[in-house]
Amino acid sequence: MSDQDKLKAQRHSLAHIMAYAVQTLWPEAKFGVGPVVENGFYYDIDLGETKISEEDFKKIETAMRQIINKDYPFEQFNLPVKEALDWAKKNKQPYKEELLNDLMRAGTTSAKDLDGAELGLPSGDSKVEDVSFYKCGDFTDLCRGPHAPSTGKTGAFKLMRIAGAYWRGKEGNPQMQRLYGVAFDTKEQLAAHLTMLEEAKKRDHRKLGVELDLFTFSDLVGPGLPLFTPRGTTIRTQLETFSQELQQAGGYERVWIPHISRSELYKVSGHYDKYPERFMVSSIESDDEFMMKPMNCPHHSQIYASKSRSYRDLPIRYMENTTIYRDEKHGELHGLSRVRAISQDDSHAFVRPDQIKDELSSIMGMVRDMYAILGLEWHAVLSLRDDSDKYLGDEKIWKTAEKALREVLIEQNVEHTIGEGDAAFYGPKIDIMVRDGLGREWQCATEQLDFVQPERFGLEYIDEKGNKQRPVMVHKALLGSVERFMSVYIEHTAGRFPVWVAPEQIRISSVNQEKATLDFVAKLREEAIKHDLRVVVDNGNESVGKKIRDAEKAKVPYMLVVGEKEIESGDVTPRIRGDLQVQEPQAMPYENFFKSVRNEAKSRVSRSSL
RNA sequence: GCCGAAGUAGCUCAGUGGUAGAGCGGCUGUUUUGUAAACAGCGGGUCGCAGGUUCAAAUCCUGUCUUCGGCUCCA
Repeated sequence: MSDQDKLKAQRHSLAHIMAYAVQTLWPEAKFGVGPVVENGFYYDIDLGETKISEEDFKKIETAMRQIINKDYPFEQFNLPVKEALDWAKKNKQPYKEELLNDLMRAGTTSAKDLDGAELGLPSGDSKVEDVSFYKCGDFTDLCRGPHAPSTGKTGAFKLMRIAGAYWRGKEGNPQMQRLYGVAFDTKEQLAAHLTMLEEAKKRDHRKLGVELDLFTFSDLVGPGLPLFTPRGTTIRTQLETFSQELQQAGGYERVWIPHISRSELYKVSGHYDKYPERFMVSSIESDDEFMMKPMNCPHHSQIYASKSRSYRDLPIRYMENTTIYRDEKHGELHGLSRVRAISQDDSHAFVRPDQIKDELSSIMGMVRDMYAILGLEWHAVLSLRDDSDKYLGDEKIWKTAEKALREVLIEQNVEHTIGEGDAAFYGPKIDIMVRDGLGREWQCATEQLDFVQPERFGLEYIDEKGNKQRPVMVHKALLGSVERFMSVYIEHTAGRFPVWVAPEQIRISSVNQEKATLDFVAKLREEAIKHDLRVVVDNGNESVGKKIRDAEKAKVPYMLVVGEKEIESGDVTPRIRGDLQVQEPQAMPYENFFKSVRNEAKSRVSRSSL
């Protein structure tokens, strides 16, 4: 058994032990499922009116330790399904009963597979006759296993939190209480994991957003509507400009569209009924119904449609940094990761079918350039169609497009996974997944083909024979959502932005407040601004130690401490932020220093060359 | 939206029925500082909001808004 399998068995066993403990404390508990998850396990429990709170954790953990100390063996046995059902009924476990019924009917308990089963896909021979049980002490549970040999061999654990979860994830179902725990083979590993969580908390973008003065929320403005301060806006602008430059090099042209439209636009595009989270805008003056745009493609399509296009004009590529608005469910909002005003570096290219491959290839090149410079880890997910009939558009074009997407990934040697059946109804796509500070994956960049909107909007071009043809639309975003990207990027860098992104690149701090010092500081500031650098002066009446501490806390890349020494020599000795420092800082003429920082910013390097 | 928790000064938090507090930040003054916190003083809060209970509410109750941890969905 591999270490990984062993750990999984331990975690799964702990889920049973936790359920056992809960059963001891609340004998009326009805159990749902108790699987292994990343770093630990959970169990869904229905206690009716009784609410478990975090104060109960100690009690539950104590009960679990007692079970662990008894070192009960995990004994596996099989029962015919019918007898298992009797067991579930006798023990008043309706959820287990439901699972058993599913097993008998479809051979699986996975809700996802069951949807298929209802459609008549997998069934028949997968039905089971015997089901597996595990018993430890007085606790017996329907379970496929595997388990640790005994309750004493389950490693180190800690209960983490309690949360509501719907039975089988369906909103209409009863809500159960989900008890989460983390577990590792050794105490040391558990401690390391808990330390990692503490570290991750420190770089939480919401916390850093306040500490570094990047963005804020206002109850009056509304939830999910971030307001960016000057510093935060600098970061946004740098990222958006970077994206824009990459796209301009790829032949994209900037356009501009309003943020509302007649609802009719989205009725034609087909999005109207598919977007219950749309924001409506009423108007007294007009009978038309208006809405905030929940996406940009319909607007962009109307720029394309504004005149007749020749096959020679294609590809036509529009790009825009713009904001869309979605009334996301209240409980879903999360810092900058999930907001209601979503800014995107969105673009739409209108191409001939024979240009699909080249366009996709060029986009993948931009993605690679961008994420290499940003220093983020990523991989691609290719979403293709399956055999079902939910897809719209010509099957031949689908095949060509899917082949092109695959080839681009292989030719450019991009690490990727494939999701058969994950394609949108309008076309296949590649999503770029980026990992954040907590190891969570976020979708950032995306390139998607769309065969449906050109159809719905009647987009055309005239081919070389004078016939009307339908272009294909390629949706693309490099950063994806700027807000979400910033949340990932802030956590990735822990607020230590590279010089080209840093809101404040240089801080100049005076040693004293004598006129000569202040004059020299002013001169340096002017010089820095001439070099296109973002500079902040600190002439405050504070000790040098305090000023350094302040600059460090603000995570400023370079700091100049200016006093008599600097005035006399005309040289500066930069104090370099730890992560940028490759060698001891050296005194140099200030012009050289500013030139060097400017070059570092211009070339968008993430490491200092000083 | 649902389940659970929380909301006190710009930030971090103390205060559990009887006159709203601390540290940091801010402002003013003293000091004129050399590589991670000089000293002193002064400001600053309808205790998220609205009702209710009470002689009296930050504290108890109800509603509501926002935030946090999850569920579900998603850029």
